[in-house]
Amino acid sequence: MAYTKPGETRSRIYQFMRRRLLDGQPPTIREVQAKFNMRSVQSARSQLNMLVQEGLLAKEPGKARGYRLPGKIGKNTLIPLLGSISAGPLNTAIENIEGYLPGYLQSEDDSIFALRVRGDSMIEAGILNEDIVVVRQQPEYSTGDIVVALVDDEATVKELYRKADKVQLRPRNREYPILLPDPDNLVLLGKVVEVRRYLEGISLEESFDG
Amino acid sequence: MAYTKPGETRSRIYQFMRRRLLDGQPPTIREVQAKFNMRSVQSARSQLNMLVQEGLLAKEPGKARGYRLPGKIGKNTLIPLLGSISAGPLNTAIENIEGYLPGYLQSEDDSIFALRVRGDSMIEAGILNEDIVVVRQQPEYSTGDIVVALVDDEATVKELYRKADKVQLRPRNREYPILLPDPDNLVLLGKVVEVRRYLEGISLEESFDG
DNA sequence: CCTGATACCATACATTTGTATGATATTATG
DNA sequence: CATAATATCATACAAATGTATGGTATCAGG
Repeated sequence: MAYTKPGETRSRIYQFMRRRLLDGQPPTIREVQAKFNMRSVQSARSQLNMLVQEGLLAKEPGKARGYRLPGKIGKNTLIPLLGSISAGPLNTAIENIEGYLPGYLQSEDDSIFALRVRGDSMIEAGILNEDIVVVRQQPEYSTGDIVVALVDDEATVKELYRKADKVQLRPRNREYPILLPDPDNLVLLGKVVEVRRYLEGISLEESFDG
Repeated sequence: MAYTKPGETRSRIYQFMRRRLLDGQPPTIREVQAKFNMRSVQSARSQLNMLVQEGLLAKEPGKARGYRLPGKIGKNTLIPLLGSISAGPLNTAIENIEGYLPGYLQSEDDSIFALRVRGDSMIEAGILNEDIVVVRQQPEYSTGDIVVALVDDEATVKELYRKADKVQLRPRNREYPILLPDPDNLVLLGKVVEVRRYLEGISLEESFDG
Protein backbone atom coordinates (compact mmCIF):
# COMPACT_ATOMS: atom_id res chain seq x y z
CA MET A 1 0.00 0.00 0.00
CA ALA A 2 1.42 3.31 -1.06
CA TYR A 3 2.00 5.92 1.60
CA THR A 4 0.68 9.40 1.15
CA LYS A 5 3.08 12.26 0.67
CA PRO A 6 4.38 13.85 3.86
CA GLY A 7 1.88 16.36 5.14
CA GLU A 8 -0.93 15.31 2.86
CA THR A 9 -2.77 13.02 5.23
CA ARG A 10 -2.22 15.46 8.07
CA SER A 11 -3.84 18.24 6.13
CA ARG A 12 -6.86 16.11 5.35
CA ILE A 13 -7.14 14.97 8.94
CA TYR A 14 -7.10 18.59 10.03
CA GLN A 15 -9.96 19.46 7.72
CA PHE A 16 -11.91 16.50 9.02
CA MET A 17 -11.29 17.45 12.63
CA ARG A 18 -12.25 21.04 12.05
CA ARG A 19 -15.50 20.11 10.42
CA ARG A 20 -16.40 17.67 13.18
CA LEU A 21 -15.46 20.08 15.94
CA LEU A 22 -17.36 22.98 14.44
CA ASP A 23 -20.19 20.54 14.09
CA GLY A 24 -20.12 19.93 17.80
CA GLN A 25 -19.12 16.29 17.51
CA PRO A 26 -15.54 15.70 18.57
CA PRO A 27 -14.35 12.40 17.09
CA THR A 28 -12.39 9.71 18.84
CA ILE A 29 -8.95 8.73 17.63
CA ARG A 30 -10.39 5.48 16.37
CA GLU A 31 -12.99 7.33 14.36
CA VAL A 32 -10.20 9.19 12.62
CA GLN A 33 -8.41 5.92 12.11
CA ALA A 34 -11.47 4.40 10.44
CA LYS A 35 -12.18 7.49 8.38
CA PHE A 36 -8.74 7.35 6.80
CA ASN A 37 -8.56 3.58 6.48
CA MET A 38 -5.70 3.16 8.86
CA ARG A 39 -5.02 -0.22 10.39
CA SER A 40 -3.53 1.08 13.58
CA VAL A 41 -4.81 3.49 16.20
CA GLN A 42 -1.38 4.87 16.55
CA SER A 43 -1.26 5.98 12.93
CA ALA A 44 -4.11 8.34 13.60
CA ARG A 45 -2.88 9.31 17.01
CA SER A 46 0.56 10.35 15.85
CA GLN A 47 -0.95 12.51 13.14
CA LEU A 48 -3.22 14.16 15.66
CA ASN A 49 -0.28 14.70 17.99
CA MET A 50 1.54 16.45 15.18
CA LEU A 51 -1.42 18.73 14.61
CA VAL A 52 -1.42 19.59 18.29
CA GLN A 53 2.29 20.29 18.17
CA GLU A 54 1.79 22.57 15.20
CA GLY A 55 -0.82 24.43 17.18
CA LEU A 56 -3.62 23.57 14.80
CA LEU A 57 -5.45 21.53 17.39
CA ALA A 58 -5.72 21.56 21.15
CA LYS A 59 -6.48 18.61 23.34
CA GLU A 60 -7.48 17.64 26.84
CA PRO A 61 -5.17 14.74 27.67
CA GLY A 62 -6.78 11.58 28.87
CA LYS A 63 -10.29 12.72 28.15
CA ALA A 64 -12.42 10.91 25.61
CA ARG A 65 -12.98 12.91 22.46
CA GLY A 66 -10.65 15.46 23.93
CA TYR A 67 -9.53 17.30 20.81
CA ARG A 68 -10.56 20.93 20.43
CA LEU A 69 -10.06 23.86 18.16
CA PRO A 70 -7.50 26.19 19.71
CA GLY A 71 -8.00 29.83 20.53
CA LYS A 72 -11.25 31.62 20.18
CA ILE A 73 -12.54 29.66 17.26
CA GLY A 74 -15.45 27.47 18.16
CA LYS A 75 -15.63 29.03 21.56
CA ASN A 76 -18.81 30.84 20.86
CA THR A 77 -20.90 30.76 23.94
CA LEU A 78 -24.46 31.30 24.86
CA ILE A 79 -25.91 34.28 26.64
CA PRO A 80 -28.98 33.52 28.74
CA LEU A 81 -32.05 35.51 27.80
CA LEU A 82 -33.95 36.15 31.00
CA GLY A 83 -37.67 36.48 31.00
CA SER A 84 -39.54 39.23 32.70
CA ILE A 85 -37.57 40.50 35.62
CA SER A 86 -40.01 43.19 36.60
CA ALA A 87 -41.37 41.05 39.36
CA GLY A 88 -38.27 40.94 41.49
CA PRO A 89 -34.53 40.84 41.88
CA LEU A 90 -32.15 39.28 39.40
CA ASN A 91 -31.59 36.05 41.26
CA THR A 92 -35.20 35.17 40.83
CA ALA A 93 -35.11 35.90 37.14
CA ILE A 94 -32.17 33.61 36.51
CA GLU A 95 -34.37 30.69 37.34
CA ASN A 96 -36.59 31.76 34.50
CA ILE A 97 -34.40 31.55 31.43
CA GLU A 98 -36.30 32.12 28.23
CA GLY A 99 -33.59 31.04 25.86
CA TYR A 100 -30.01 31.55 24.78
CA LEU A 101 -28.29 33.85 22.35
CA PRO A 102 -25.05 33.06 20.58
CA GLY A 103 -22.39 35.41 21.89
CA TYR A 104 -18.70 35.90 22.39
CA LEU A 105 -18.34 35.84 26.08
CA GLN A 106 -17.24 33.41 28.71
CA SER A 107 -20.02 31.03 29.50
CA GLU A 108 -18.88 30.42 33.03
CA ASP A 109 -19.17 34.12 33.63
CA ASP A 110 -22.57 34.75 35.07
CA SER A 111 -22.20 38.49 34.77
CA ILE A 112 -23.67 38.68 31.28
CA PHE A 113 -27.28 38.19 30.36
CA ALA A 114 -29.85 39.44 27.92
CA LEU A 115 -33.27 41.00 28.30
CA ARG A 116 -36.10 41.79 25.99
CA VAL A 117 -37.04 45.45 26.01
CA ARG A 118 -40.66 46.41 26.55
CA GLY A 119 -41.79 49.86 25.53
CA ASP A 120 -40.40 52.61 23.40
CA SER A 121 -38.76 54.89 25.90
CA MET A 122 -35.36 54.47 24.21
CA ILE A 123 -36.53 54.78 20.65
CA GLU A 124 -34.29 57.72 19.85
CA ALA A 125 -31.27 55.64 20.80
CA GLY A 126 -32.35 53.07 18.25
CA ILE A 127 -33.70 50.64 20.85
CA LEU A 128 -37.20 49.64 19.87
CA ASN A 129 -39.94 47.70 21.56
CA GLU A 130 -39.14 43.95 21.60
CA ASP A 131 -35.45 44.51 20.96
CA ILE A 132 -33.03 42.42 22.96
CA VAL A 133 -30.30 44.05 25.00
CA VAL A 134 -27.20 42.26 26.16
CA VAL A 135 -26.27 43.43 29.64
CA ARG A 136 -23.07 43.19 31.63
CA GLN A 137 -22.97 43.69 35.36
CA GLN A 138 -20.28 46.10 36.43
CA PRO A 139 -18.96 47.55 39.63
CA GLU A 140 -19.03 51.10 38.26
CA TYR A 141 -21.16 53.00 35.80
CA SER A 142 -20.46 56.24 33.97
CA THR A 143 -22.61 59.10 32.83
CA GLY A 144 -23.89 58.35 29.38
CA ASP A 145 -24.00 54.60 29.82
CA ILE A 146 -27.20 52.92 28.81
CA VAL A 147 -28.11 50.86 31.82
CA VAL A 148 -30.73 48.47 33.06
CA ALA A 149 -32.00 49.72 36.40
CA LEU A 150 -34.33 48.30 38.95
CA VAL A 151 -36.56 51.03 40.31
CA ASP A 152 -39.24 49.97 42.77
CA ASP A 153 -38.90 46.36 41.65
CA GLU A 154 -39.38 47.23 38.02
CA ALA A 155 -36.65 46.92 35.40
CA THR A 156 -36.14 49.69 32.88
CA VAL A 157 -33.57 50.59 30.27
CA LYS A 158 -32.42 54.18 30.46
CA GLU A 159 -29.45 56.44 29.98
CA LEU A 160 -27.56 57.12 33.19
CA TYR A 161 -26.63 60.62 34.30
CA ARG A 162 -24.89 61.63 37.48
CA LYS A 163 -24.84 65.13 38.84
CA ALA A 164 -23.16 65.51 42.17
CA ASP A 165 -24.87 62.89 44.28
CA LYS A 166 -28.01 62.81 42.25
CA VAL A 167 -28.77 60.18 39.67
CA GLN A 168 -30.92 60.71 36.63
CA LEU A 169 -32.35 58.01 34.42
CA ARG A 170 -33.11 59.63 31.11
CA PRO A 171 -35.32 58.07 28.49
CA ARG A 172 -34.47 58.73 24.88
CA ASN A 173 -37.98 59.69 23.92
CA ARG A 174 -39.26 63.20 24.36
CA GLU A 175 -42.64 61.97 25.44
CA TYR A 176 -41.26 60.36 28.57
CA PRO A 177 -40.10 62.09 31.73
CA ILE A 178 -36.69 61.90 33.29
CA LEU A 179 -36.65 59.65 36.33
CA LEU A 180 -35.08 60.83 39.57
CA PRO A 181 -35.00 57.67 41.62
CA ASP A 182 -34.36 57.60 45.32
CA PRO A 183 -30.81 56.19 45.53
CA ASP A 184 -31.93 53.77 48.21
CA ASN A 185 -34.50 52.36 45.88
CA LEU A 186 -32.20 52.10 42.88
CA VAL A 187 -30.35 49.00 41.79
CA LEU A 188 -28.25 49.05 38.64
CA LEU A 189 -28.43 45.64 37.08
CA GLY A 190 -25.87 46.33 34.40
CA LYS A 191 -24.74 48.18 31.35
CA VAL A 192 -26.14 47.57 27.90
CA VAL A 193 -23.23 46.44 25.73
CA GLU A 194 -25.14 45.21 22.72
CA VAL A 195 -28.52 45.61 21.04
CA ARG A 196 -30.09 42.98 18.83
CA ARG A 197 -33.20 42.87 16.78
CA TYR A 198 -34.46 39.73 15.10
CA LEU A 199 -36.64 40.61 12.15
CA GLU A 200 -37.81 37.09 11.51
CA GLY A 201 -38.97 34.15 13.52
CA ILE A 202 -36.77 34.31 16.49
CA SER A 203 -33.93 31.87 16.25
CA LEU A 204 -33.50 31.55 19.95
CA GLU A 205 -32.59 28.51 21.82
CA GLU A 206 -35.72 27.53 23.59
CA SER A 207 -35.52 26.59 27.17
CA PHE A 208 -36.95 23.77 29.10
CA ASP A 209 -40.13 24.37 30.99
CA GLY A 210 -41.19 20.98 32.12
CA MET B 1 -29.80 15.92 52.27
CA ALA B 2 -32.99 17.38 50.85
CA TYR B 3 -34.09 16.25 47.42
CA THR B 4 -35.01 18.76 44.77
CA LYS B 5 -38.57 19.01 43.60
CA PRO B 6 -39.55 16.60 40.83
CA GLY B 7 -38.57 18.03 37.49
CA GLU B 8 -36.39 20.76 38.87
CA THR B 9 -33.05 19.03 38.63
CA ARG B 10 -34.01 17.61 35.27
CA SER B 11 -34.76 21.05 33.96
CA ARG B 12 -31.42 22.37 35.08
CA ILE B 13 -29.59 19.37 33.68
CA TYR B 14 -31.28 19.91 30.35
CA GLN B 15 -30.16 23.50 30.19
CA PHE B 16 -26.64 22.46 31.10
CA MET B 17 -26.61 19.79 28.41
CA ARG B 18 -27.97 22.11 25.79
CA ARG B 19 -25.39 24.69 26.55
CA ARG B 20 -22.56 22.23 26.41
CA LEU B 21 -23.81 20.57 23.24
CA LEU B 22 -24.31 23.83 21.41
CA ASP B 23 -20.87 24.75 22.57
CA GLY B 24 -19.50 21.66 20.87
CA GLN B 25 -18.43 19.95 24.06
CA PRO B 26 -20.64 17.00 24.89
CA PRO B 27 -20.23 16.17 28.57
CA THR B 28 -19.84 12.74 30.10
CA ILE B 29 -22.37 11.42 32.55
CA ARG B 30 -19.86 11.84 35.31
CA GLU B 31 -19.34 15.46 34.38
CA VAL B 32 -23.05 15.99 34.86
CA GLN B 33 -22.86 14.12 38.12
CA ALA B 34 -20.11 16.40 39.37
CA LYS B 35 -21.78 19.55 38.12
CA PHE B 36 -24.87 18.83 40.15
CA ASN B 37 -23.08 17.48 43.21
CA MET B 38 -24.46 14.00 42.91
CA ARG B 39 -22.77 11.13 44.72
CA SER B 40 -23.74 8.48 42.25
CA VAL B 41 -23.27 8.17 38.52
CA GLN B 42 -26.66 6.64 38.27
CA SER B 43 -28.35 9.72 39.66
CA ALA B 44 -27.14 11.66 36.67
CA ARG B 45 -27.70 8.84 34.25
CA SER B 46 -31.31 8.27 35.18
CA GLN B 47 -32.04 11.96 34.77
CA LEU B 48 -30.41 11.92 31.36
CA ASN B 49 -32.37 8.83 30.42
CA MET B 50 -35.57 10.63 31.32
CA LEU B 51 -34.61 13.54 29.10
CA VAL B 52 -34.01 11.12 26.25
CA GLN B 53 -37.35 9.47 26.88
CA GLU B 54 -39.06 12.85 26.81
CA GLY B 55 -37.43 13.50 23.47
CA LEU B 56 -35.42 16.44 24.73
CA LEU B 57 -32.12 14.71 24.17
CA ALA B 58 -30.85 12.07 21.81
CA LYS B 59 -28.01 9.69 22.44
CA GLU B 60 -25.70 7.26 20.77
CA PRO B 61 -25.73 4.26 23.09
CA GLY B 62 -22.39 3.00 24.24
CA LYS B 63 -20.44 5.87 22.83
CA ALA B 64 -18.51 8.17 25.11
CA ARG B 65 -20.05 11.63 25.37
CA GLY B 66 -22.85 10.26 23.27
CA TYR B 67 -25.62 12.70 24.09
CA ARG B 68 -26.89 14.94 21.30
CA LEU B 69 -29.53 17.50 20.63
CA PRO B 70 -32.36 15.76 18.81
CA GLY B 71 -33.64 16.54 15.34
CA LYS B 72 -32.17 19.03 12.99
CA ILE B 73 -31.04 21.63 15.38
CA GLY B 74 -29.18 24.68 14.29
CA LYS B 75 -25.62 25.15 15.24
CA ASN B 76 -23.53 27.83 16.71
CA THR B 77 -21.74 29.18 13.70
CA LEU B 78 -19.73 32.12 12.59
CA ILE B 79 -21.23 34.70 10.28
CA PRO B 80 -18.68 36.43 8.05
CA LEU B 81 -18.65 40.18 8.38
CA LEU B 82 -17.85 41.57 4.96
CA GLY B 83 -16.05 44.83 4.58
CA SER B 84 -17.23 47.61 2.40
CA ILE B 85 -19.06 46.24 -0.58
CA SER B 86 -19.89 49.55 -2.15
CA ALA B 87 -17.08 49.11 -4.60
CA GLY B 88 -18.46 46.13 -6.44
CA PRO B 89 -20.41 42.92 -6.52
CA LEU B 90 -20.65 40.48 -3.68
CA ASN B 91 -18.14 37.99 -4.98
CA THR B 92 -15.44 40.56 -4.68
CA ALA B 93 -16.45 41.44 -1.16
CA ILE B 94 -16.25 37.88 0.08
CA GLU B 95 -12.53 38.01 -0.47
CA ASN B 96 -12.45 40.83 2.02
CA ILE B 97 -13.75 39.36 5.24
CA GLU B 98 -13.41 41.71 8.14
CA GLY B 99 -14.21 39.21 10.85
CA TYR B 100 -16.77 36.79 12.14
CA LEU B 101 -19.84 37.18 14.30
CA PRO B 102 -21.23 34.46 16.50
CA GLY B 103 -24.53 33.43 15.04
CA TYR B 104 -27.06 30.73 15.03
CA LEU B 105 -28.03 29.23 11.73
CA GLN B 106 -30.91 26.88 11.10
CA SER B 107 -29.43 25.25 8.07
CA GLU B 108 -26.17 24.60 6.38
CA ASP B 109 -26.65 27.78 4.46
CA ASP B 110 -23.67 29.61 3.20
CA SER B 111 -26.00 32.35 2.18
CA ILE B 112 -25.75 34.38 5.35
CA PHE B 113 -23.37 37.24 5.87
CA ALA B 114 -23.14 40.50 7.77
CA LEU B 115 -22.47 44.08 6.75
CA ARG B 116 -21.76 47.25 8.58
CA VAL B 117 -24.22 50.00 7.75
CA ARG B 118 -22.94 53.39 6.67
CA GLY B 119 -25.27 56.35 6.90
CA ASP B 120 -28.52 57.12 8.61
CA SER B 121 -31.07 56.50 5.91
CA MET B 122 -32.79 53.82 7.98
CA ILE B 123 -32.74 55.62 11.28
CA GLU B 124 -36.49 55.52 11.74
CA ALA B 125 -36.37 51.74 11.51
CA GLY B 126 -33.92 51.73 14.37
CA ILE B 127 -30.91 51.04 12.15
CA LEU B 128 -28.20 53.55 12.94
CA ASN B 129 -24.91 54.41 11.37
CA GLU B 130 -22.26 51.76 12.13
CA ASP B 131 -24.88 49.15 13.03
CA ILE B 132 -24.31 45.64 11.72
CA VAL B 133 -26.99 43.93 9.68
CA VAL B 134 -27.15 40.17 9.21
CA VAL B 135 -28.31 39.40 5.70
CA ARG B 136 -29.69 36.26 4.12
CA GLN B 137 -29.81 35.73 0.39
CA GLN B 138 -33.22 34.63 -0.81
CA PRO B 139 -34.87 33.70 -4.06
CA GLU B 140 -37.86 35.94 -3.39
CA TYR B 141 -38.46 39.18 -1.56
CA SER B 142 -41.68 40.69 -0.30
CA THR B 143 -42.94 44.19 0.05
CA GLY B 144 -41.94 45.51 3.43
CA ASP B 145 -38.73 43.50 3.68
CA ILE B 146 -35.66 45.42 4.64
CA VAL B 147 -33.15 44.48 1.98
CA VAL B 148 -29.59 45.09 0.94
CA ALA B 149 -29.62 46.19 -2.68
CA LEU B 150 -26.91 46.86 -5.18
CA VAL B 151 -27.80 49.90 -7.24
CA ASP B 152 -25.21 51.06 -9.73
CA ASP B 153 -22.54 49.08 -7.96
CA GLU B 154 -23.33 50.62 -4.61
CA ALA B 155 -24.82 48.71 -1.71
CA THR B 156 -27.60 50.24 0.32
CA VAL B 157 -30.03 49.12 2.99
CA LYS B 158 -33.61 50.06 2.24
CA GLU B 159 -37.19 48.95 2.60
CA LEU B 160 -38.52 47.14 -0.47
CA TYR B 161 -41.82 48.06 -2.09
CA ARG B 162 -43.33 46.55 -5.19
CA LYS B 163 -46.13 48.15 -7.13
CA ALA B 164 -47.10 46.36 -10.27
CA ASP B 165 -43.77 45.92 -12.05
CA LYS B 166 -42.13 48.85 -10.39
CA VAL B 167 -39.76 48.54 -7.47
CA GLN B 168 -39.27 51.17 -4.84
CA LEU B 169 -36.44 51.32 -2.33
CA ARG B 170 -37.66 53.43 0.52
CA PRO B 171 -35.37 54.91 3.13
CA ARG B 172 -36.73 55.24 6.63
CA ASN B 173 -35.65 58.83 7.02
CA ARG B 174 -37.78 61.68 5.81
CA GLU B 175 -34.77 63.59 4.62
CA TYR B 176 -33.93 61.01 2.01
CA PRO B 177 -35.72 60.40 -1.29
CA ILE B 178 -37.32 57.17 -2.40
CA LEU B 179 -35.19 55.36 -4.96
CA LEU B 180 -36.75 54.10 -8.18
CA PRO B 181 -34.01 51.92 -9.57
CA ASP B 182 -33.95 50.64 -13.11
CA PRO B 183 -34.79 46.92 -12.67
CA ASP B 184 -31.92 46.02 -14.97
CA ASN B 185 -29.53 47.81 -12.72
CA LEU B 186 -30.89 46.38 -9.49
CA VAL B 187 -29.44 43.42 -7.65
CA LEU B 188 -30.96 42.32 -4.36
CA LEU B 189 -28.19 40.94 -2.22
CA GLY B 190 -30.43 39.73 0.53
CA LYS B 191 -32.89 40.37 3.28
CA VAL B 192 -31.94 41.85 6.61
CA VAL B 193 -32.87 39.27 9.24
CA GLU B 194 -31.08 40.74 12.22
CA VAL B 195 -29.68 44.04 13.43
CA ARG B 196 -26.86 44.32 15.92
CA ARG B 197 -25.24 47.23 17.63
CA TYR B 198 -22.14 46.86 19.75
CA LEU B 199 -21.90 49.68 22.25
CA GLU B 200 -18.41 48.77 23.31
CA GLY B 201 -15.33 47.82 21.44
CA ILE B 202 -15.58 44.25 20.31
CA SER B 203 -12.96 41.86 19.16
CA LEU B 204 -14.25 40.06 16.14
CA GLU B 205 -13.20 36.57 15.38
CA GLU B 206 -10.24 36.86 13.14
CA SER B 207 -10.14 35.13 9.86
CA PHE B 208 -8.65 31.69 9.80
CA ASP B 209 -7.40 29.27 7.22
CA GLY B 210 -6.07 25.76 7.00
C1' DC C 1 22.61 3.93 -2.64
C1' DC C 2 22.42 5.94 1.93
C1' DT C 3 20.13 8.21 5.53
C1' DG C 4 17.00 10.80 8.16
C1' DA C 5 12.41 11.95 8.34
C1' DT C 6 7.84 10.64 7.92
C1' DA C 7 3.99 7.39 7.40
C1' DC C 8 2.27 3.41 8.94
C1' DC C 9 1.55 -1.09 11.58
C1' DA C 10 0.58 -4.63 15.56
C1' DT C 11 -0.22 -5.36 20.10
C1' DA C 12 -0.84 -4.51 24.82
C1' DC C 13 -2.31 -1.77 28.62
C1' DA C 14 -4.53 2.12 31.45
C1' DT C 15 -8.08 5.26 32.02
C1' DT C 16 -12.29 7.12 31.07
C1' DT C 17 -16.83 6.41 30.44
C1' DG C 18 -21.25 3.96 29.69
C1' DT C 19 -24.17 0.27 31.74
C1' DA C 20 -26.33 -2.76 35.16
C1' DT C 21 -28.24 -4.21 39.66
C1' DG C 22 -30.35 -3.33 43.80
C1' DA C 23 -31.38 -0.57 47.33
C1' DT C 24 -33.02 3.78 50.36
C1' DA C 25 -34.94 8.55 50.83
C1' DT C 26 -38.02 12.16 49.64
C1' DT C 27 -41.92 14.19 47.46
C1' DA C 28 -46.66 14.52 45.81
C1' DT C 29 -51.25 13.24 46.41
C1' DG C 30 -55.59 11.15 47.63
C1' DC D 1 -51.47 7.73 56.74
C1' DA D 2 -50.81 5.03 52.59
C1' DT D 3 -49.11 4.79 48.19
C1' DA D 4 -46.97 5.61 43.90
C1' DA D 5 -43.79 8.22 41.63
C1' DT D 6 -39.49 10.36 41.71
C1' DA D 7 -34.84 11.35 43.34
C1' DT D 8 -30.87 9.65 45.08
C1' DC D 9 -27.22 6.44 46.50
C1' DA D 10 -23.48 2.51 46.43
C1' DT D 11 -21.02 -0.72 44.00
C1' DA D 12 -19.60 -3.52 40.32
C1' DC D 13 -18.81 -4.51 35.59
C1' DA D 14 -18.31 -3.82 30.44
C1' DA D 15 -17.26 -1.15 26.66
C1' DA D 16 -15.17 2.73 24.57
C1' DT D 17 -11.23 5.33 24.24
C1' DG D 18 -6.60 7.27 25.23
C1' DT D 19 -1.72 5.85 25.84
C1' DA D 20 2.61 3.29 25.34
C1' DT D 21 6.18 0.36 23.14
C1' DG D 22 8.61 -1.33 19.42
C1' DG D 23 8.71 -2.24 15.01
C1' DT D 24 8.39 -1.97 9.32
C1' DA D 25 7.58 0.66 4.98
C1' DT D 26 7.89 4.62 2.09
C1' DC D 27 9.39 9.10 0.86
C1' DA D 28 12.79 12.92 -0.06
C1' DG D 29 17.21 14.67 -0.80
C1' DG D 30 22.26 14.33 -1.16
